[in-house]
Amino acid sequence: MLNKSEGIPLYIQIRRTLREEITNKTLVPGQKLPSEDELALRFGVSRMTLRQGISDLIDEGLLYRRHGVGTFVALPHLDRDHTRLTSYLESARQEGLEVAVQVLAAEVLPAKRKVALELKIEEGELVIRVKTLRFIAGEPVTLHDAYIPYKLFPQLLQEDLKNKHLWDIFESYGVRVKRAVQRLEAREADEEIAALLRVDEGFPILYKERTVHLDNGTPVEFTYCYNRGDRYRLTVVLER
Amino acid sequence: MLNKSEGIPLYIQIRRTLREEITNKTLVPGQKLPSEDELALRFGVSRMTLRQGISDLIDEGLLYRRHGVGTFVALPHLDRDHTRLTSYLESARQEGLEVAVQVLAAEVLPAKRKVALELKIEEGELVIRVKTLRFIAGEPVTLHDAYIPYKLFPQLLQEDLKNKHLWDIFESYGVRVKRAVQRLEAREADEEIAALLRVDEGFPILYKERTVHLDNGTPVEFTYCYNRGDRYRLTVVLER
DNA sequence: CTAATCGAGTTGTATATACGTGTAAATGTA
DNA sequence: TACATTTACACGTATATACAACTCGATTAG
Repeated sequence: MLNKSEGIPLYIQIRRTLREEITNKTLVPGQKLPSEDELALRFGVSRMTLRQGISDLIDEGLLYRRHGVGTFVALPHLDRDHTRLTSYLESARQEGLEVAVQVLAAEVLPAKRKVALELKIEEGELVIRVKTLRFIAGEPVTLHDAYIPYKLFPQLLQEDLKNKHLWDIFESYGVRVKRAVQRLEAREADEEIAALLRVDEGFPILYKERTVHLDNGTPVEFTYCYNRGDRYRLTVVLER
Repeated sequence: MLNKSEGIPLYIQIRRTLREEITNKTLVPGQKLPSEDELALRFGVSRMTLRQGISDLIDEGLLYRRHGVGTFVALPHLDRDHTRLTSYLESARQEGLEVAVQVLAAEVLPAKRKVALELKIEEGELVIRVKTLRFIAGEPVTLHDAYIPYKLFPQLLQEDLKNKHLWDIFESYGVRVKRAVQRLEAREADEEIAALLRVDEGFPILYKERTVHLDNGTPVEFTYCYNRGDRYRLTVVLER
């Protein structure tokens, strides 16, 4: 089974083997693995080496150990993707609430300084701006003001911005968002935001700036988000 | 230095020692640690045990290794993953800001419904409450109101709550926080919060509820956090 | 019948040892 | 000098072993 000569560390081969058995359901969720001693014997390695291979899968969330009991295949639980971030809007849709998007602006214009800085382009270079107001159950909850480098998606404004999420559109062009940095603050609603979200000026707003990057690190979207403090709650799960 | 008898695993003591030396600048960013052999000798443990302690800090992003060269203290802003669990004060301290903590309350009391629910204990069961006001550069920035099940840490109130972070205290009892769920909202400051944070009533507050879990999923801390909207910014990095 | 104890099995921690592999500086050579 | 080689040292991988701590079912004492 394992290839001692090929230069690939044994614990990596073990990791790969076990991961395959999990993904192809040879090992099913909840199932108890053979004991470490037995697995070590089977793979023909020491127990320490076996544990090293297993530890990686535990870090990945594919397995979990119970002291004195055994090692098990993890349930396909949501904890798998640690850095998951769910917005009130997403969950609202999943809970069947009526979600609507109103496009306030869809235009091409020169980038201002801050936008250019975040998108790592030159000031004045063309960007696409997509400004949307998002409703839940008929009430405005969130204002998005998104900027995308024009050169990346010159056809973007032809898309159905009302019904499709920007990231899905990006994917239809073959690029995949990989990383998002979000900065969160509490602010007061200014006159424009207050009017759009139908609250009074000074109303608490969960303000968010978001920069989205591709695999290669290229910034692809920078967005200002203004969320009604009482209708929008952000949940973040952090893992150590 | 290390305490072999006290029941706390050696690699955890090593981890804690090194982490402290990093946070209190005994070890500075970029600095090369002594070799594993030397550190093992110094701690009086085997190299494998030492490596186990170091590996955790590497996973946390506090250290990095260079094969054939050495182990180094990570540079603080070189893309430290903010999806990792690090306390806000820790980061502020690492950026050289003056940080202070004022303990407003430290008491044992019966859990209210919401707290009990979050900590998965019975309503009325004893909890420890630690209410602290945190200052950065002399200004109050954050109010924490933390609740910990009394049965988990009956000696907690004997600890130095002013200077030690709760999570470090937890670790000194041999348990390690693993996961935190944070819920964020924007709110207005009420009278008490406004007075403590020295702002006007109605001032925007980044309100955060946080539940912290151990490896095994046991809730260990539930905290209400009130952060000055203009002085506290939360950065979240998401990876796909 | 109940509760305490025991024991087998499993993971957790720790040691001592050996050799592989990568890095960088010292050394040797043309 | 310029380049290749050697060498020391560091981390990387792997083994064999031992005992601790935990879980749970079986056994035993009351």
